[in-house]
Amino acid sequence: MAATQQSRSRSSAAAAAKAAACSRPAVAPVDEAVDEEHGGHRRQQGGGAQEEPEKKPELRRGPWTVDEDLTLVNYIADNGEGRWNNLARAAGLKRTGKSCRLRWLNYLRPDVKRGNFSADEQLLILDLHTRWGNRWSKIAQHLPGRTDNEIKNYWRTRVQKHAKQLNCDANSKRFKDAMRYLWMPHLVDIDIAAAAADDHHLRLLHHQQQAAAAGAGNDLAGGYAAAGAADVQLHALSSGMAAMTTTTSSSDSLASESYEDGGGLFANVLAGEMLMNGGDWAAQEANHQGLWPSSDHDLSAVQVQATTGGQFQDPELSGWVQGFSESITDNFWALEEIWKMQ
DNA sequence: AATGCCTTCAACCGCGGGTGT
DNA sequence: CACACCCGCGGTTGAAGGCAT
Repeated sequence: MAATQQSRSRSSAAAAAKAAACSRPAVAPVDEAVDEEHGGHRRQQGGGAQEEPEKKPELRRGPWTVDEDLTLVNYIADNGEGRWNNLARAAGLKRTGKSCRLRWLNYLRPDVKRGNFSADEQLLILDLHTRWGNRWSKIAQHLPGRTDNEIKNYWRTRVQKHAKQLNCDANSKRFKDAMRYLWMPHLVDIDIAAAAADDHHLRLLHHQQQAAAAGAGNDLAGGYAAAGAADVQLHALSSGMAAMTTTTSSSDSLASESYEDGGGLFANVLAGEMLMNGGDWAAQEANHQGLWPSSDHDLSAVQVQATTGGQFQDPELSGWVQGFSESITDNFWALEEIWKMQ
C-alpha cells in the first residue's frame, strides 16, 4: 500500500538529513553528567559503599551525530550487539549503554521500517492495544520493523488526539466504541480497497506485458475491460470476506505467534476474523476489557456494519451509533488522514 | 515576513526484573 | 542472601519543523 498518509511525513532521507545536519544541537550540553546505567536511576549503595567522586567519563547527550552513528554501526557489525555498557566503552562512544541500545534499536537497526503506518498496521495497533494496553514492546513484536517507541508515539500523537477530539479518554468506553464501530471497520475497508487496487494494478501490468509480448497493443482496451471485470469479481470476493473467514476454525489466530509474518494478507484475514467471524479470541480476550461485543446479538450488529458499511440492524445500536457517528464523524475523520489514502 | 502555536518523534528518565558473583 | 550490574519497558521531555494568523 502506498504510504501517502501524511503530506508532511518525514522520510528516512529527511531523518538522515536531520541527523546529518543536526540543526538541532548535535550534542546537548554536557554540563550535567549522565548517570551511568539505569538512566540516572541511582541505586542505593549497600552499606559502606561510599560515593567516591569517581571520575566519570564525560558523556554526551542529545541527538546523535553521523560520526557516532557510524561508530556504533561499524562496531556492531564487527562485534554484534548486546552488553551495551561494554559496547559503548569499547566502541569509544561517549554515550551510556542505554543510549547506544536505544539508538540502535530505534533508528540504526537495518530492519527498522520507516514511514507512515499502513492501514494494516494501524488496525493491528488498535486491536492489540485493546487487548494488551500500553504493552508497547509486546505490541511491537507483532509489527515487524516497528519499534515500541514508534508505536507508542503513534498512539500518543494520533490515537489520543482523536480521543481528545471526542472529549473522552483514549481508554474510555466511548472511545473504544468509536474505534470498534467506526475506525476499525474503516481501516478494514481501506485494506480491502488497497488489496483490490493492488490486484487490479497487477492485473493491468500482467496484461500489458502479455499484450506487448503478443504484439497486440491495439487490444489494450479489451484487456482493460477484462481486467475490470476481474476486478469486480475480486471486489465481490473481498466484500464476501465474511464467508471466506467464517469457515476459519482457528479460535485464537491472533493470539498465536503465527501472525508474526504481519503481512497485508494476514491483516486482512485478521480483520475479517475480528469483524466478521467474531472469533473466540475476541470474545474471550477483548470482551473482558469491555471492548468487544459480548453476545451474538452485538456481533451480528458489527457484522452488518462491517460488511455493508451501512446501518445497524439493531435499532438500539443503530440509533446510538448513528447519533454518535453523525456527531463526531466530521471532526473524527477530517483529522484522520487515512482518508487520503483512498 | 514575522511570530506564535501545534504536532511529531528522537532521546532521555525512572523503574522493575533478571543474572552473576 | 546481598549486592552490583545489566537489560528492557513505559512515561516524559524538548527541539525541529509545519501551520495558522
